Amino acid sequence: MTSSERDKYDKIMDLSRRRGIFWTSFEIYGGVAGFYDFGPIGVLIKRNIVNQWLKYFVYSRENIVEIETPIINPRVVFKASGHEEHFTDPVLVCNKCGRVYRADHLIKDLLNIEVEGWSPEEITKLVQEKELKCPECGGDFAPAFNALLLFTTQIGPYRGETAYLKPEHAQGMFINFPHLFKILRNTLPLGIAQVGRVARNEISPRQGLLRLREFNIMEIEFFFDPEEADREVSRVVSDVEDEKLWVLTADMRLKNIEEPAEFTVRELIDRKLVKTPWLAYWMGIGNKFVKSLGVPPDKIRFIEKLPHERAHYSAQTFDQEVLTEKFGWIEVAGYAYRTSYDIERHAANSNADFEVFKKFEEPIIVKKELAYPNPSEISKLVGSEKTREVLQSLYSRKPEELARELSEKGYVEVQGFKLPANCFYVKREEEKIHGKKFYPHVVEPSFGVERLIYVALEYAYTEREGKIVLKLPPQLAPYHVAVFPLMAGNKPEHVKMVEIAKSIYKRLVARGFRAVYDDDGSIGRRYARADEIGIPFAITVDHQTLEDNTVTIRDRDTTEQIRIEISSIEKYLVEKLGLEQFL
RNA sequence: GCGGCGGUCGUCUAGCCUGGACUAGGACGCCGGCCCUCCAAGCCGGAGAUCCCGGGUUCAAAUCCCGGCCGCCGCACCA
Repeated sequence: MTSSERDKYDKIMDLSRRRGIFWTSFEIYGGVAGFYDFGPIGVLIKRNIVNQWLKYFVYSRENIVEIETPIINPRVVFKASGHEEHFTDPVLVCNKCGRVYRADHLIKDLLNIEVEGWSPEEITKLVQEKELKCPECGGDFAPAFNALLLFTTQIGPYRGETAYLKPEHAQGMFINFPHLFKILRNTLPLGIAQVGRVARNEISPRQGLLRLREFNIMEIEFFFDPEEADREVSRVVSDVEDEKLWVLTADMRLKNIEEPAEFTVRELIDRKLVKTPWLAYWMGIGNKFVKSLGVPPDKIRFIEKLPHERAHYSAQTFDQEVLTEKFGWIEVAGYAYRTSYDIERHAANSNADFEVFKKFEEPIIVKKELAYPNPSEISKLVGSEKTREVLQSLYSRKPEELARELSEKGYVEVQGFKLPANCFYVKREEEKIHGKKFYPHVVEPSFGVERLIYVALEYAYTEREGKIVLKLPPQLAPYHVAVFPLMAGNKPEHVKMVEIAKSIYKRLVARGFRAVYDDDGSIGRRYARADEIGIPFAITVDHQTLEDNTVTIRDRDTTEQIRIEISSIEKYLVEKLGLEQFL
């Protein structure tokens, strides 16, 4: 098989191993599925992708802050979030044939006993007591266990508290919302970002970097007031309102339409295709961000999840997908409208106050009627021995409610007695209401870093005359520039070239450029090595340099060279690398 | 997890069916040296593989058998 016939995926995996981008972890012990090590070049590319994301999603937005929270979380967090409930299947495995059963389903079918919520130990005990065998082969069952996609650990070295490794960052932001809301002086909207590692104990990880057991997520939980969303979005939407996205909505899917249509962010909002305009806003930012990684716009699409495909917390979800050669369309991000689901859950499970106070422009004046029991009249009507009981029952109800019943029916019914108006003191008053409390809603854009690395590599991968050229966007390249002496021999002019090249290299590094120096092998070989890892520019010190202080700068993508003064190298690079511009 | 296919220097591969001369061969890459005025040049030398791991059959296993691990494909799973 020649190199051009092997598929791009294999070639990228080869390149990645060979040049130190990434490779299977624990290789010397045979490897473990779902884990990858990142090498010297890989960590640089990865960091650049993260930095690019921070630029687009955090640093250039108002009211978005970044935090870091632990990977190890006490169990209560994922109880409150619903993960434990939705992520745990008690499983029975047959020792003889290896078949796997959902324990609760099997026991319900065979013994008609409901064991939902039982611990694995209790299930195991029941299986032993009832001598339950595998219905397929009659074999014995191994002890039951919970098939969790959450990794389990303990806090404390022995007899510790059960804990989980987080499978997403979201809970870290939700938990911290009350605190951060105060730190940021009670302002909505408020976006909380987090970048870092998460872990999911996938049943069967595959497909290289696409399905990992430990990986990095870049996520924002964006808290906002649903009633103010239109107004607040209109203040910032100019950044993205004309951004064109390819979108396939759930409605279109239900009509068996398979091809997405092009919408601007503005159209998604105006045509109410999104349940909150913030969803469209972040999708617009996300579209720009993924394009900046080198993916053409027509290779990016947003697919709305159908109701039954959505997670339990989501009112509307779009997946952002990128077309790859190897795997077809792959999900690189999800945009979920989580409403107030999560913070209401945490509010219910803790004593923290997640509600936000919203002041009205003008206080609202509410006219109220209040009815208070008149004990002496009630006593006359119900008799002295019943008075106490009736009064207690009336005091447990709100005065407003009593007034309402009284005005609607003409009496208040309690313990079989119908109490007329004269049994109550009725009071009319005006109340000024200055505002209200509410749970903010949340929109969550969430990106998988490793998937983006794969996508960026696939779009960057090209070959020229049988050699690999990684055409990464300059901002993702592991190095900005390589510096070479044309010759590195022992002749005096060669020694001089090495000296000048090294000084240029040192100066560039000192000025904050990521640069490499290389004098090993022929000049052509060094260009080829630089091309392979996507270094956009190569500076060569040659004989002419010794005469007039100029060097050549070679462009990775065209191999064309121009000659410039040593003193103007920095200016040239800043301009060509696009380092002065943001978005 | 189930089924199918696969795993030999860093990479690609020869050998496996038909066990023995395999001390596992080659190419590319890598390392050292020489030589070189710009795109993987040339010459000389070198390192690099307990043939994925474990067990079995055999006088003898890279080669045959069993189990495991890892990968690819399909199914299932994917809050």
